[in-house]
Amino acid sequence: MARPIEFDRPKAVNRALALFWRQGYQATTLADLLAAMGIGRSSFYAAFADKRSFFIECLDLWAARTLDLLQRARAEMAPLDALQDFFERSFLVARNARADWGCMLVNTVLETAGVDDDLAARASHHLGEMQGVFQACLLDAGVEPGRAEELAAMLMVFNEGIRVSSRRRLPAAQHLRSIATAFRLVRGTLA
Amino acid sequence: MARPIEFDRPKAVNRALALFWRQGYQATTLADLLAAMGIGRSSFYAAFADKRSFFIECLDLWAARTLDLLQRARAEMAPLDALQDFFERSFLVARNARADWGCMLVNTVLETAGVDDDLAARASHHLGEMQGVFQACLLDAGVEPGRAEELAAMLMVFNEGIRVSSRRRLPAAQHLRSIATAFRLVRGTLA
DNA sequence: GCCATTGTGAACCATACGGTACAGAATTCA
DNA sequence: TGAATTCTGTACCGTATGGTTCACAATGGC
Repeated sequence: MARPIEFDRPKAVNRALALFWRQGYQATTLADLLAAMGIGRSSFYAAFADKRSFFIECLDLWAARTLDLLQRARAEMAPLDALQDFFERSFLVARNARADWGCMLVNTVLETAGVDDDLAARASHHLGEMQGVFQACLLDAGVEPGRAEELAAMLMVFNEGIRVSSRRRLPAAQHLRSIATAFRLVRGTLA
Repeated sequence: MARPIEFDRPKAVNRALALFWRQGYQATTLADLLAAMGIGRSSFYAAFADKRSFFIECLDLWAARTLDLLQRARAEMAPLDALQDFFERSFLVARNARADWGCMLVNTVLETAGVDDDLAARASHHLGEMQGVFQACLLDAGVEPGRAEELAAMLMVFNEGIRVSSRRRLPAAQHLRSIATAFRLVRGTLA
């Protein structure tokens, strides 16, 4: 009694997410989204509330995936290696255009702070969760709690910087060297 | 034979710059600018080419001022202290709303990368100049050239991170602690 | 006092945006 | 086959944007 052909929701969301990630919220027009998702306006508004809520859905999805990536690394290797691997991963994947897209959370904080503070706060909250995992990794590595919190905060700042840096289209080797430098310093103080 | 009353150009530019700094390029509408500058549309287009060129003028001005601030600190105190002071300054100035605005160069890179690559490249270029001064400070401090370049790059990443972090409305003490942590590590390797 | 010159306010324009309405197409069930 | 139902393409709407035009007002020279 219905029309069973629906568009592939997850795939469409993924394509839209990529656009939001690369171009940001404001610069991504609804027409851009529809073209990328391969659907019409009415299908979009039948499936989602509006552009802003849809962006939030993409943002949360991005955060969940990134957090999962980090947790998986944490489960698979030594704590500090997992952290460094997390930093390096975007640049090591060679044919990955996403290396130029930075971090959707960082992008969102900077784009919406002072304009749409609720969005900025939401992205900031996700960054806080990531920082929590950083801290957990350091605890795993045997760092004492107070120092772990301090280093985690510092590493989050460094992470934010890496994600900015990655949008500057500088040679990947430069980023990798900065990551190596930073982790050499961190490991040095823990030895 | 003319009408000598003109608006105060530098003051108007300053007010516009503050808007661009806080809200970014896209989110700052021409009406916003005119209201802040206290002038009408025709006066604006008589004095400036268009919104985008005007933004570039503000961006370059911001970069020049920031570079000047950094150079002044470099001339007034020990090289590493000057660097740390540069990082801390935005947060130490208490009643300074601008602490929440981050760095206009970083903001611009993230807002325009993938959308207006010329703007992003221009902002990135200014960041490169700042990194050059970082490097000069390290050389002043007696760090050997290769290591100075490496540390300067790392500090620029950290600087970018601080500017992101500062837009998250976290307590200032948290930022200051991260800065202190980072510089403790850097000074540690130089000792 | 009158005219030329120049800066300014306000109306105007084309475009593009997010969002809605509606008619029509495609499918299922009888 | 045909009616009922549900999804989708398209036209449409109000609004807001960046940018232009133009008439008016304020000055200085005569």
